[in-house]
Amino acid sequence: MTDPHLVALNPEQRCAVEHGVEPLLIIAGAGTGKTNTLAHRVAHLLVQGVDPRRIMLLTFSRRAADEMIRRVQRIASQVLPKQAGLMVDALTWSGTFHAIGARLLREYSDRIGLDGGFTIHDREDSADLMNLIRHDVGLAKTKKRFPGKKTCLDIYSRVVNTEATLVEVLGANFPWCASWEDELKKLFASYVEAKQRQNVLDYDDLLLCWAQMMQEGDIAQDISSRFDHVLVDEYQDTNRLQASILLAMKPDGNGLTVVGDDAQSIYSFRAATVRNILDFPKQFTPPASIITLDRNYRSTQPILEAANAVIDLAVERHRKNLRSDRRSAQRPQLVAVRDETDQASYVAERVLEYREASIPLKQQAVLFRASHHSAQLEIELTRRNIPFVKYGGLKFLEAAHIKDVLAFLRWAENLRDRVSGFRLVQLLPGIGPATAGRLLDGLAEAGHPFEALLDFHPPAATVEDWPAFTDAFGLVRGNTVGWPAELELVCRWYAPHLERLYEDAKAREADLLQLSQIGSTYPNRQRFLTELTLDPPNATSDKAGVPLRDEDYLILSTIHSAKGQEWKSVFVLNCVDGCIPSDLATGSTPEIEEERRLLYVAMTRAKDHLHMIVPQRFFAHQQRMNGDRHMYAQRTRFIPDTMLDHFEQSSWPPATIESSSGATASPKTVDVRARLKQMWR
DNA sequence: CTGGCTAAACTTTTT
DNA sequence: GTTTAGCCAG
Repeated sequence: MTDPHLVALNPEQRCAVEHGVEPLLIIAGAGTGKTNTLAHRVAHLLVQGVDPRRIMLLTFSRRAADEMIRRVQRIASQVLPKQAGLMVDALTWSGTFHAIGARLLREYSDRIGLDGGFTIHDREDSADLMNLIRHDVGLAKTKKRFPGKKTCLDIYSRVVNTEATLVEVLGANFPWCASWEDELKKLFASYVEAKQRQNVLDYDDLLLCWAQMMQEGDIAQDISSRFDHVLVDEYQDTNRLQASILLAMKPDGNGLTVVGDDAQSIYSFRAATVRNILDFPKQFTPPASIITLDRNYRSTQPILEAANAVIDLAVERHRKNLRSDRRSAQRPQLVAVRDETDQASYVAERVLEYREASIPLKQQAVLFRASHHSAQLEIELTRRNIPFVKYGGLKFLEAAHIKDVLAFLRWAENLRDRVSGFRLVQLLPGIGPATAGRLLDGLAEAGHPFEALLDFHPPAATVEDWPAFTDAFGLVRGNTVGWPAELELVCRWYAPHLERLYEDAKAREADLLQLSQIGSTYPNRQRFLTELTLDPPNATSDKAGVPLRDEDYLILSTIHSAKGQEWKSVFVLNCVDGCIPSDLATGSTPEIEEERRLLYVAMTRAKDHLHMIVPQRFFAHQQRMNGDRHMYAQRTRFIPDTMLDHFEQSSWPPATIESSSGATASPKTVDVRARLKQMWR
């Protein structure tokens, strides 16, 4: 007899779901039901009686974790309608490596010499700390300019996440910094020391401390025996350090399941490596079983053929030919437009057409390589009153005024956190880096830092604002007013400073209101601060406002943020050399190969309709040469001429001059000629 | 010592 | 186009 939750699966998927406890690698191509298969496997484990509290589910993002949980619930309730809800609620060990790491570290803090009240620095905080250290160590005013704070942090982070040496990382990824090896080493040593002194962890520490903790026999034993199953999604985008953690969690591989697709590896800039997925099986004896899913249920055959053609030109990859049963006569569109303005209006028009044809906006997405590529489109959409939500790119949390308020809360939570304190006190007029430094030094030496803060004698220019600050700070630090009331208190204290510091205080005030709303959904300050840094909310367009949940809106997303998602119609912007591949990533073959996979990921998001747009002309923002105000662009090198029969070519707006040559001629030539003629009309 | 100014470097993707 | 180091007046 067949369990009802298994009938919908194909033989390979079913094999993956019913696989026993031995280590398992599932190679799942785009749209082959990867998430569904993993969700079925989890549900199947629950049905078989595995304790949900003993399952660890590692996903790439919080969003992916939520989606997975929802599906597990739906599947499990087919078999166990009564218990499913409770069981799924008990699946608490699901989330990103970083979030799970943070939780484990808080729980085991006293056994590993960590203060459990640590605060977590996001990428920018870490860079700020790196900068402070850079000045302390005297590297800020060298003869030849020392690498910037972000570069330093990137180097540090890469060393940690790749488990390589500094020399290796410098040679392979930062050759222009190689001469600074000794200085960097010194800098990083001080950076680590500072973090420990201040009781802060950065993203990398969440993994690094977890990995270190797993080196200790009895603690490792303790932790790994708490979990019968560890399942990892998007394994192609994990790094060496994460692989080490996994191996330490399940040394013999029993209970370990990883899922991924080497053709969709797009996070090597974060030190992810396909080697993880390629080397996974032979880590174990006997080697892990491999199950390959290649039946695509998402895209039509023509879309899939075009995407396959793109990835077929990859230098190295696992052959896996995706097939689909979804016939269609429509090939993907390759649309030539004049410039980014026309690109924007093309997308807007088509989106509305599709909506007329009853494809809701939510079923449509516009994807792009870099966040700013959508700027023109955002203006056009706003002009036409088409609601949209943008994923990826600049985050809400990176806005200065939001960081100011968070610095207040973070410093109240952890007075040793120097980055927060440094930022916060400089908001007061009359306090600059020097006074802030003195104040923080005093606090660091004092036995009771908070008293030392109250005793501090501010400079004359600050006297007027000082009491309001210490009063508010005392209330928050002492948990007097409670959460989330204290968040409002902070905003009230901050309001006059906001007014003074920023021209556009009005607009920023609205953001603070939104922050308050977000804050009120968390039970306390620590959870708020931790989860906000580990799972930052995506900024929505400030102009369109936050769409309500039941409203219809178009999705704008970077390709990176589109991972794992699918839409009925997909538009890919700027399919042009310089954008995909980004001209910042054309240095080495591996970089270019990753850009190719990026385009592949973008194309395979589409179910029914795929439009790839090629603007012919870009306005050059920073050309050294005078004269030319714009540059002509080439179609992306990942779609060479030989591949063109996979696409339906067109140009837009339709040429006004009769186009006898039609689609066969290069649209670029037609366009240039037409424009030359038009100059004299 | 702060805060406003200029000149010059860097410019992507994200937990 | 944005961030950052360095300069100078108050």
